[in-house]
Order: sequence, then structure tokens, then C-alpha cells
Amino acid sequence: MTVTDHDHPIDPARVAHARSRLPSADDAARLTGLLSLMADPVRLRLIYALDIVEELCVGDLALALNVSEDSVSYALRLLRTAGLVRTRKEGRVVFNRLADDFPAPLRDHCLRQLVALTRAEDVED
Amino acid sequence: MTVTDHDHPIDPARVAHARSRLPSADDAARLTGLLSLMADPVRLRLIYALDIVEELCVGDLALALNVSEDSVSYALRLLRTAGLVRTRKEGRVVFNRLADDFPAPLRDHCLRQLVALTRAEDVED
DNA sequence: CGGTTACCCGTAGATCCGTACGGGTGTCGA
DNA sequence: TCGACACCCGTACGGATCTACGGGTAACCG
Repeated sequence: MTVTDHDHPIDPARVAHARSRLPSADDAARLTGLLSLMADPVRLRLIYALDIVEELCVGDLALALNVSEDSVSYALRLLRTAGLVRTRKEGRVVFNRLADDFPAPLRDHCLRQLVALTRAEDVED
Repeated sequence: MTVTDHDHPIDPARVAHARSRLPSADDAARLTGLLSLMADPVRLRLIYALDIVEELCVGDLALALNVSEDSVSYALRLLRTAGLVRTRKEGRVVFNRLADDFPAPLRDHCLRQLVALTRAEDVED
């Protein structure tokens, strides 16, 4: 059995209420796909850097984040594939910036708010 | 070589600017740890459900999310370990709710905003 | 009290993910 | 035109992560 082991919910009203408002599995998948892309130190800081300075090439990103170019290149590959980052080629240098349609809520709420949150969390055990 | 292949940045000013504002690798790790916990369809919907109805037991959660109890139990284990969910035992039923210190920004901005975002995104290819 | 319910834990197997490495393409300078 | 540079891609490997399963423990029900 994979879905339920009991078919007499303890609080049917709440179950129904939750069910009716819950995002579909499909929407959830789309959303977690996005979140997964931010749930990585390199990508998070990369996006954060681009949010600050508009545009950076791979080598400079590696310097700014203090990680390997490989790491940056791989991160950019994923973000580009997901349509979150755009590239502009100038000579032999490739500049990267956040896509025009980079989800604004993701940027405003998730990125900035949460980074700020983490900063404030010095009062920890 | 693992960190850089060139040591003459193309745009030193921007690199410096980004570097100075970037969250530390440590903060980033903490933050991505949190985001990872939400970057899973079961956990995201589970948290979303608890955000709506306050309190649910494992069996009812499985019903609401339409996933196995195992899945729910595992998700709850991780969230409990991370201190994001609290349990209350009443008889043989265990009720789960979001922890009092569940990061408010995570809840307000990330959870609600992003779910709303996904809902609005019907205008896709 | 013995059986059933509701749930938890530990473990093993499959799967996904990030990193490192080798090699390739296009561009610029001499 | 030749070499160096900036970057990209495909692949292989190690580690993390999710799922599924078997067993265990309280609590209620007769």
C-alpha cells in the first residue's frame, strides 16, 4: 500500500480544507524546481552577486565567489538552461546577467529577505 | 588549480563590490540548508498545509497530500530535526504544527508569495 | 490482557547532484 | 597565421538524498 493505511481521517474537516487550498503536485514540482536552483551555496551567491552588480564574466564570478571556474560554469549552465540567466558575448568574454523575466518575487522576497534574515541570525546557540 | 585560472579580473571594481556585499560561504550554507528543506514537493506542500490548518496528524497529512505515510513521516523527521516542526501527542495520535520560531520571512515571503507566483503562471509556453 | 491502531526508527537500494578532468571552439594579439 | 586566453561541453566518480521495507513501541478497544 502506498497512499494510505487508514481511511477514516481523524479530522476530516481540516484535511478537506488543506486539500482544497494546496497547490497541485504539478505546481509544487515546478516551484521546488525553482527553489532547488537557489538551494545551493554557489548558485545562491552567484545570483546574489548578479543581483548586485548587474553583469559579470565567468572568471570574475569565480574570483568574487572564491570558487573554481568549473563550479561557476556549471552553475551558470543550470541557471541558463532554466532561463534564469542571460549571456552576452563581447569578444572572447562572456558576460552574465539575470534574465529579464527572472521571477521578481524570487528576487525580492526569497533572495534579499532571506539573506538579510541569515545576517540577523547571530543570536544562535 | 581549484580557485582561479586568471588573476587579472576584467572588471575589478565590480568584483570588489560584489565581494564586499556577498554573504559569507557560511551564511550561504545555512541559508541553502533551509531552502533545501523547502525544495521538495512533499515538504513544501506539507509546510503549506500546516500553514493553513495549524495542526495535523501524520495519517491526515498523508491523505491531504495524497502521498504515503512513509513519505510524510520521513519529511516530518527532517523538519523536526531542523526544528521547523513541533509535535504534540494526544493519546496515540501525534499532531504536527509549525514551530513557534519557524522563520517568518520564509513563511511569508517564500512560501506564500511563491505559491501565489506559481498559480499566476498559467501564461507559459 | 491480547489485538489493533497510529506512529516511529534504522537500514538498504536506487537515484540525483555537484565536482573534477580532459578536450574542444572561437577570439584576440603579435 | 600561431599561440594564448576565456569559456563551453561531455563524462566519470563520490557523496548526498529519497523511497521502501521490516521491525518496534505506546495507547485504545474489546
